[in-house]
Amino acid sequence: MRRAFAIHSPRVFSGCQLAIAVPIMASEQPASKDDGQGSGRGNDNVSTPPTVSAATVTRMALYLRELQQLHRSGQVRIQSSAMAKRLGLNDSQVRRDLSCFGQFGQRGIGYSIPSLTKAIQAILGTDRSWNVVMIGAGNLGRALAGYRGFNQQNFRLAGIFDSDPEKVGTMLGALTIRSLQDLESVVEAEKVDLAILAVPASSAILVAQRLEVAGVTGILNFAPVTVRTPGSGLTVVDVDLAVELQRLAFAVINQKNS
Amino acid sequence: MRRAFAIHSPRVFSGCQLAIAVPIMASEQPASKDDGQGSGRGNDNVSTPPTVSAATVTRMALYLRELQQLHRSGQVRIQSSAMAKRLGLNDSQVRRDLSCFGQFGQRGIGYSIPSLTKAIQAILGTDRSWNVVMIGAGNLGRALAGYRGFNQQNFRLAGIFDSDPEKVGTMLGALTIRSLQDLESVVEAEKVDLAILAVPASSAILVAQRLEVAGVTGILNFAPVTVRTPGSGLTVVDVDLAVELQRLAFAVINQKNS
DNA sequence: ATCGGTCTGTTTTCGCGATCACAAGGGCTT
DNA sequence: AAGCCCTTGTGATCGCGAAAACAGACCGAT
Repeated sequence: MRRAFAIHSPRVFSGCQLAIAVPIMASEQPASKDDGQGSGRGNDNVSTPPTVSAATVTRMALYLRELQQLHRSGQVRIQSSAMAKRLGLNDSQVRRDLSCFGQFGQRGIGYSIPSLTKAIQAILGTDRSWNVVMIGAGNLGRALAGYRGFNQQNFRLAGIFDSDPEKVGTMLGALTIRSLQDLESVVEAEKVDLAILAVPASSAILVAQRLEVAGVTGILNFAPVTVRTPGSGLTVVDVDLAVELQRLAFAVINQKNS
Repeated sequence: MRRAFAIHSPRVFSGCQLAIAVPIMASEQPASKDDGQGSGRGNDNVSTPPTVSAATVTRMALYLRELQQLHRSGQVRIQSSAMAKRLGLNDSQVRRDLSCFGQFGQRGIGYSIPSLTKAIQAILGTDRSWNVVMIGAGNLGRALAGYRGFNQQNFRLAGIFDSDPEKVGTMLGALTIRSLQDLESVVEAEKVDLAILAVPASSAILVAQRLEVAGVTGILNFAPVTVRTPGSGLTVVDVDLAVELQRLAFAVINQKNS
């Protein structure tokens, strides 16, 4: 049977298979009426229910990326419409996303690039440094370890691990590859927050469990398996390169050549 | 000004940014009986609007991944509920996703793993081989070129390019790195469909334009810039590793430890 | 052969994300 | 100072994706 499909969601963004398992707390603001930013508008009393979708978070990161690029090119202000155009979005969505977190713009003017940059960094948590370990020093692990973008966004690589005795002890960039046995001790000593999992699928789940027990709170998972365990506090973001290519192939096949 | 956030959308698999709005067709089920059992319901003639969301496509790729793993472990059947559990989804969503493309299951039984695998491959287009070129032979490009998963899913690497004369002519896996100047000729000669863009942000847009002109229809973009041009038929899927880490950081900060 | 159990396919309902539209605020010009 | 223009922030609306609920098909047991 032949069937016709239609993809909608014209420009949804992003990322991929995130799996935040969390509705999250709004455990805050019990007493004080919301931070307030002045008293301009009064209606904050009704406990504005500020929820943030995963899609919004992804877009925030993209806004940050664009802002940094604009900053390098010397610009100091930008409007929601211009930002929207850069990313192929609706301008009102840009404003809406930002307004989830506060009021950063100036009416009639736009947004100050430096201050909005700082604000988004604070929202995403990249205003402080994160300690990250890399597990797996194969092709992908080595590539990621050499990736400049991580350091630029305040992610500090605190250790690289591999189970292959051949690799252990060799240098990779400024770091020595360590044995997987040392994982727990390093995580504790270096106060590691996040891990990048670049090991084969067969060992990914086991390593993830060890990471969680060791105290890591977030994993960026490149292994093509489901690593997330339902009841845990562990947060996982998945990136599967084969999945991305398949998405691309589907999109190409079903593309509209208007 | 601090504020409390709440993430909802518990497990969104966020989509991507393809911007297609397209009717399509998939062939399947040879000359089957009626589609629409007579006129009982009638209104199927009114062009049932079967739309497929980008999120569904991503999940299809994940279903395929799980199916292949199950197949390797010797299993031959699976139910929607078991699949859902594996991926942390709702079982009804699994059935709904699949039903967008046809009827693959057997009531009371479940889905045959081999036949569903074939069906999803056909849907995603990976039942045939895709010719892919890699642009950029830096850390990331080399890692990706060595990634087994691509070949396993019927993506064939037809060429690797770099602009650095030092690299041109050296081997990478089974391929010789070629000059970017040869891009157009190779794309044509090898009938290349897709490109993986692993070049610095500064040259990404230019290369993307060349790729489009050369006839490539899809780009998997790792450069941290927006490469998609609005009016073109080019399809782009973006993967930005820094963005993924930022999403992770945000999720960790706003995580609910129930 | 019938009945009950099971699991798919589909309809219905619900809730949220995206868009629209407009009110509010600030600067610039005259 | 007043009016105009520009852009943000947000209430309102729409549409779609996800979950729930149900109907239909297939198997096995008795």
